[in-house]
Amino acid sequence: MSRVLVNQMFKIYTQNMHYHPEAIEPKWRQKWVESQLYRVDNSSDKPKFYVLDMFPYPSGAGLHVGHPLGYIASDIFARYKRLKGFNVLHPMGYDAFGLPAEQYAIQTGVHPAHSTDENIKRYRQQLDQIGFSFDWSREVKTSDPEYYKWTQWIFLLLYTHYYDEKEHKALPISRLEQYFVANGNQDIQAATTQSEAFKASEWAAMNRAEQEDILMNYRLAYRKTGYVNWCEALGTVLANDEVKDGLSERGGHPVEKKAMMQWSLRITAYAERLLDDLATLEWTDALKAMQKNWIGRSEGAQIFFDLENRSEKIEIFTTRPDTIFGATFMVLAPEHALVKSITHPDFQATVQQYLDYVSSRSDIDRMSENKEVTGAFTGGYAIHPFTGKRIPVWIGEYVLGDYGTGAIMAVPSDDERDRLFAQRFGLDIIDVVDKSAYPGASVHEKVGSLQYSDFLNGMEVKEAIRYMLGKIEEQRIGKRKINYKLRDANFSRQRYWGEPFPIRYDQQGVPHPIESRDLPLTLPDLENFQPASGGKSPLARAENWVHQYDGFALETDTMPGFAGSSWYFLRYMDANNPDTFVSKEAVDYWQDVDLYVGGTEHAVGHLMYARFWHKFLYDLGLVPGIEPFKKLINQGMITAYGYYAENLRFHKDGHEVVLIGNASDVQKASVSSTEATFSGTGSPIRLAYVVDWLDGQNRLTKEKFLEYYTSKGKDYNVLGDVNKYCWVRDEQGEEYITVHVVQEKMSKSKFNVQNPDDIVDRYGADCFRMYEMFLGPIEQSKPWDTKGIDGVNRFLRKFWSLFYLGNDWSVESSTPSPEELKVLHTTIRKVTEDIERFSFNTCVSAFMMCVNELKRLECSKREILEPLVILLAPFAPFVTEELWELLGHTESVHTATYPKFDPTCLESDQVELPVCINGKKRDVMLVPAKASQEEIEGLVKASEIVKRNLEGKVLLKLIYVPGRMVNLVVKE
RNA sequence: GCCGAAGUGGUGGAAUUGGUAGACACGCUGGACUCAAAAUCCAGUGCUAGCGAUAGUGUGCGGGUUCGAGUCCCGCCUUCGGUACCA
Repeated sequence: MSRVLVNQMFKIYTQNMHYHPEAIEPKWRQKWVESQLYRVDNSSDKPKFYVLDMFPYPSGAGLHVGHPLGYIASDIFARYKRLKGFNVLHPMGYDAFGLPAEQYAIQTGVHPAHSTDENIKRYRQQLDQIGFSFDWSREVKTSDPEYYKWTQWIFLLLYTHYYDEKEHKALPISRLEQYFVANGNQDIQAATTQSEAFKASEWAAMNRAEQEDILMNYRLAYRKTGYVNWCEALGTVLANDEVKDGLSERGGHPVEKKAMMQWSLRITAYAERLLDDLATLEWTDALKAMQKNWIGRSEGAQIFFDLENRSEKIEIFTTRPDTIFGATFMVLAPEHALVKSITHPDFQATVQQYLDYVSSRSDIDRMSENKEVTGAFTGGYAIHPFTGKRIPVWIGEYVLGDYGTGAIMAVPSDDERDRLFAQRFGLDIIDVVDKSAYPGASVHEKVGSLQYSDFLNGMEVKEAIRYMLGKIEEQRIGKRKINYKLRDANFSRQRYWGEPFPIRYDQQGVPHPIESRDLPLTLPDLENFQPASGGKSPLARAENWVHQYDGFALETDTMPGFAGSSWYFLRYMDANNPDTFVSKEAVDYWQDVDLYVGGTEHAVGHLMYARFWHKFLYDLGLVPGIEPFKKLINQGMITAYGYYAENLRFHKDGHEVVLIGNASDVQKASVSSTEATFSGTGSPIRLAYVVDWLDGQNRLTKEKFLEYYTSKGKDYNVLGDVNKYCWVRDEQGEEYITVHVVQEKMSKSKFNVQNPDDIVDRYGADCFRMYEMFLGPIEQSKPWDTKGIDGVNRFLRKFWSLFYLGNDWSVESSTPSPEELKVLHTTIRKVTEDIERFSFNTCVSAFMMCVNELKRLECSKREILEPLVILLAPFAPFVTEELWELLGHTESVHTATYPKFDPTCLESDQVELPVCINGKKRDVMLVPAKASQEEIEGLVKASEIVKRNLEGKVLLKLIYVPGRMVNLVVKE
């Protein structure tokens, strides 16, 4: 008989006596599907609870061990809440539109819809393995026309509304039109990009196209020509939060500023509410701070400066109106509208030269260089509103076109950048703030007293600001203003795989919404996904599609990734409703997300946009609450160890190239073509899983390297021809390279992706779930390591063995002892408290302690084990379900009632009391629990150890903290 | 630079409100079982000195408050995350 067969038979024979996840788990996986155990109703007598995970983008690499970390935590919480008697909504879906699928389509010709569906299938399999309690009947997929129909519908709502700053809410654009007819745009308080004023008569005189142009400047979804982040490699523009350090977040390609006509969302209209309502949320301070910074509110004044010999004015924004007497020049952003008109003919050439220089620079140039001060004089002058002096107007790169008004009054004494500019170009500096009373105060701190400032002299900065704000308004040269760093969100992508805009243009190029009864406007089938000419989306090539409406052309750009994810949490409430995006009954019942779990990488992007859309929908009366996500937990990233060769030399084409430096230097090293080149793409010199071959100093010797290479290196094909390496030699003649160990993101390109499948195959889903939780606090980032998994596996087997003594079912029904009850109720309390504060790692510890204790007590009593099975069910849903059935139950353990904590079980006659002398623990005494302070003092003083420690010393004081400890204060 | 989080044994981490530092687990050491190995079980394990009871020392560094500090305060250092000419 073969060995395998013997093992098989042994397994079958011992089926129940030993813990066999590979038998239990598939069985329950199937049964749960059959019984629709996790299906949720939209009506119930129970209180509601909504637990949501950030839905994944289904990438080709499959789910890695980092994804489920948050899903497991939220699943435990959802299951816990269900046991506690809540009706829990816990859905899952896919953020299915996105660049990678389209890039893949360009390379391979596989349609994104097809590859996305394949990836989703794989994700679903992996998710099912782990035993999540998702209600899959509510699955959403953002690329499904039945879903994006409603994304388009919400877009049209944004298009047909403007933001009224008097009523602080979005209102129909038709109301604005009525206002224009009656009053023009005089005194309208609305969020707008319209700068020119017009009267009712002027409005009446405009043709429809001109009126549409103006209305566009008020719509919440609007078109404008602006400087956008253009990414040549991806052939599309990107939103600010999709750009990191001048490179695209996806793919790391360079990004440049380019003027383009684009759709935008007027998120800035909601800046104040997005900021203020943060206070109502249970988010971490770190996350709130990120959002606050991104919104970037600053209070100050808008001031108009007259120009010499011209009718226009320069509008500036400043937070320091008190320093206005120190304003010795002005600086405009290079793209400022007035640059052309203000430039004096004599300076035309130098200004143009400077503009050319600026446009030649990419974002990355601007950021990476050590801030060289550049600028040019326009030859124009402004008039100082208080002194009447002429002050020169410059242009300079350091003034940003899209912040504030794109122009500043420069106060070189109190602004670091203005001072550098003044020094570089020899401009006047008047030191208007005397900071001598505040030694150590930095330039930008708002302290000191004013000098050389006429009527402000002697005032403290704070007082002077207040005074000046009044003065500016009184003299009608400007007014108080609040400015936000937040920019309107670029909403156009020149890509195929996204939601088409439900917009068609007439022959004059005026946009018209597509009737909502015609939605969804679906994507055409394409075979070639390359961008069309002129930086256009591949959709532009689908002629029939573009011209499907007579006399109109469809918009060919598509919406960005954050469109679909800005409202998906609402769709889950009523996922299959064909008539509306979410029914009123559903949203009134589920309200908002009670617990949202996801990564910090979405701290500003997704979370900001989703809050914005939600507030907009609230204004329209479509959702009941002002915020979508009440409580938010950020799970940490699970990283992988990366190993990089630190000072590796290698030969190429007869040359020896020596690379010395840290790992990132080596990564970036590009060797000039005359000497040698890296084969391939210049990727980092990675050594996959080399850790077992390193010596204590992170050195890899040649001998070990060859051993490593033979066994592993070829699998990963990252090293190239091993004969091309040569080695650093130490004094003993040993050849080696130094390996730099880093923690890094898991990604397909780094060969470091760890899939959960292998772990689940080997140890079972319960073990995988508990191990991921056991790794540490949920918010913390940590490298993946399977070192400790045996501990969890042992725990599960030990737990199982409480039910089986040897080969026999050992559960018996005798009455538990007080000690056994104490173990149980200690665990109930600890686990319940810890789940409530999302400390799942300590829950696992508590279960381990509990089982260790019960094992020691040889306890197999039903009254102890039954509640314990329920308590463990959220963590290990499979094994608990099996044991629950073995205990004789016919209903699922996941519909059981959570065990009740009984504090009387923890009471005992004797308590341990630590005795400290001068804060150091010297003894632990067993004392009666109800002893008075006097009795305790007597007992403590009678202790041999205390007596010995008190010899020759004076007892000054005895501190007794009831139930905690005793401290004796003693002196020589 | 600014904002935020964190620094605890060989390792992951625990200590919830200022009250026994190192729970729980991994690893390691020794032992039991075994022809042997795996698995399992038992004991030990911060560091230093000591056969030992025990003593000293110990939560990134330097100070402080307190009967008592990983926890609070002041000043630094390091790591990670965010942000970067935001007027």
